[in-house]
Amino acid sequence: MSNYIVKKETEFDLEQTLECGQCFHFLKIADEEYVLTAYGRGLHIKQEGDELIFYNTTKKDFDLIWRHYFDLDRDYKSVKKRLLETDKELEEAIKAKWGVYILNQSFFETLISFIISQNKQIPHIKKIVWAMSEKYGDYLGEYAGVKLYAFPTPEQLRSVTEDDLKELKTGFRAAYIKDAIDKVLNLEYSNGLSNEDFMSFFSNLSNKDCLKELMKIKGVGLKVASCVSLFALGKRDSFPIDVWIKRIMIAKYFDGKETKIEDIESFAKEKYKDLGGYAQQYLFYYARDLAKTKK
DNA sequence: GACCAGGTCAGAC
DNA sequence: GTCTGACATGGT
Repeated sequence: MSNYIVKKETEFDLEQTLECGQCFHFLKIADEEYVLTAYGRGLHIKQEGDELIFYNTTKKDFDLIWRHYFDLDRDYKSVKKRLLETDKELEEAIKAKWGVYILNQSFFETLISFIISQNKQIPHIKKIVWAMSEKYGDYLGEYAGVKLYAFPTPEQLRSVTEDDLKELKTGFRAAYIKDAIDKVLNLEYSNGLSNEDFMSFFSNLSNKDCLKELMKIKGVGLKVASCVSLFALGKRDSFPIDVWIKRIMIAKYFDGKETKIEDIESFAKEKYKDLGGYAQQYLFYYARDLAKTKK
């Protein structure tokens, strides 16, 4: 199979998009070169100059999976322009993290990944997601010499126990993950367990109703639900607030004074409206980098 | 060896 | 309704 090459979208950066904290199932091979999995497929991809190289990929697979996964059809120039028009404060963050696209990830993987994410650092989340895939997911073959495994489907996790999950070092989250698997397997509104099934249900709901539905799962609070809603369900007005976002929002807009999550949330909703998710991601990535360079 | 991490829950006021 | 401590485990 040959490689499929797309002329790079001028607003897109592979490394920033993958490393910004929205996804966990990838491995860096070299600068701007990665292997990753999504939707039960593996991918070896590299950004080189103004080109994106999809190794051993057909045009059909690109059109079917990756074009959508990387959100390549969206006009990020106008997203950023509109954000800057409403809020000059975002200028530094957007300038630093200009190449971030919000991926369209699959529902189940995103749900479980962000349940795992609570009170954990990103490197450890990645390890657990990787281990869970290796143990329960389909083997996809070698990509750039790396053995890749798909994130398991709900079916593949059907009979997994809490103890099994604890072996993956999920700690107190094991019970939460178990509940998420059970609830997803028994979704009364879904016709099946494919990503399309989940999407067709959630796409008819407002972000608010999505959050309400997701928070029925034990261990899924407002933050995790907001991440699933933003990163998998296409609700780009979702504004997840974690410790980093809370910190930078308080510093930028609340005069450094301790502020409740709900107040930050309504402030963001008012300010960013339908673009909350983008603003959040630029801010999150920027805030973390800032903290790193200070040390 | 503290202290913190893309939080959430249950129990105490 | 709001506040607080507990929760497993690994990074820094």
